Amino acid sequence: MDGRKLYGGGSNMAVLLRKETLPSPSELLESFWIPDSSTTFHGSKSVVNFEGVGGDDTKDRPFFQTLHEEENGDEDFEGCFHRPEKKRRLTAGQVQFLERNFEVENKLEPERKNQLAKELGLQPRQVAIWFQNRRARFKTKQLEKDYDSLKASYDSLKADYDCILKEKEKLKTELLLLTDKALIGEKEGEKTKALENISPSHAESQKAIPNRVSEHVPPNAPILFCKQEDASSAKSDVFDSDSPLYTDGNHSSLLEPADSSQIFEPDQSEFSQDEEDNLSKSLIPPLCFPKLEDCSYPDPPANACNLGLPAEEQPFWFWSY
DNA sequence: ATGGTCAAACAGGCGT
DNA sequence: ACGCCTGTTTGACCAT
Repeated sequence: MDGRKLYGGGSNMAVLLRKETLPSPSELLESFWIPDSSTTFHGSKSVVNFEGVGGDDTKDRPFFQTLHEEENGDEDFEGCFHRPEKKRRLTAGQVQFLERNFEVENKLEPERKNQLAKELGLQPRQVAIWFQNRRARFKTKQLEKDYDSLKASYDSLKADYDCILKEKEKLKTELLLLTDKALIGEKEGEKTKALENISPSHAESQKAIPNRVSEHVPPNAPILFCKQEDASSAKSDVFDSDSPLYTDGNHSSLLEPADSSQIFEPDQSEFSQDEEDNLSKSLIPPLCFPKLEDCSYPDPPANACNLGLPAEEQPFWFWSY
């Protein structure tokens, strides 16, 4: 089944000629359409038609044509031969008339539909379909507008976000510099102190203690600090408990280096992932992990600051809820 | 001639 | 039953 109806019931539309080349809608409507609801395009019959004739004779023909004998001929012809009527565009005048009505009210009560159809010389169904399509087009445009405005606000937010990220990076670098300075100063102080107070043999062994945590550090060593080897990495941001920069008052300084807030800070991943991802990440409330200090470590391992694994190798469950 | 775009018309699903 | 919405088909029109 073709499923297509011969629209227009044959009569009015059949009179419309093939091509439509019309003056601009404004010209047309200024001349022919008076936005007074009482005004109709009535000719000798109450149903009028727009002559959608194209070609070069456009200027000469009348805009409206009353329906007289023309009504019948084509209908009979089509009735006999079942020739599907060619689809015709509405004339500019018809469209403008419909547009104005659409502006007034974009829905169509049956009475109004019939009235419009009558005034335009169209089938009520055509009017209904036009309104349907018009609503769909309107909606599409509205969606486009909404998209544009949303995109604009997204872009602006993202610009802010990027700005903040840069600022954060800057501050982080500053912090690392200061931390290094503080550590170096502290180390120097300890060295001189030790040299003054202990025997030479002791001093020798002191020298052998490396800067960073090693397996040789006794389990109950009072000082545990992990010096970052790579200043660009924040994953082992753990400070000496004596460091003035170690300000986390909520956590025990001893063996707290595995502090989840350090390990899970999305810093390092932030810059390797998609930006959209970052933005959404930043909107997600921070994860809450159980404090590691709740786990009992009677004799904390010397490498506790990374739980025995480099952060890259921390088990994945660590990141999950 | 061809491909793209727009609008008229249709089909099916859904809410009232 | 009716109208609306959404997606699709189809034809007119235009640019190349």
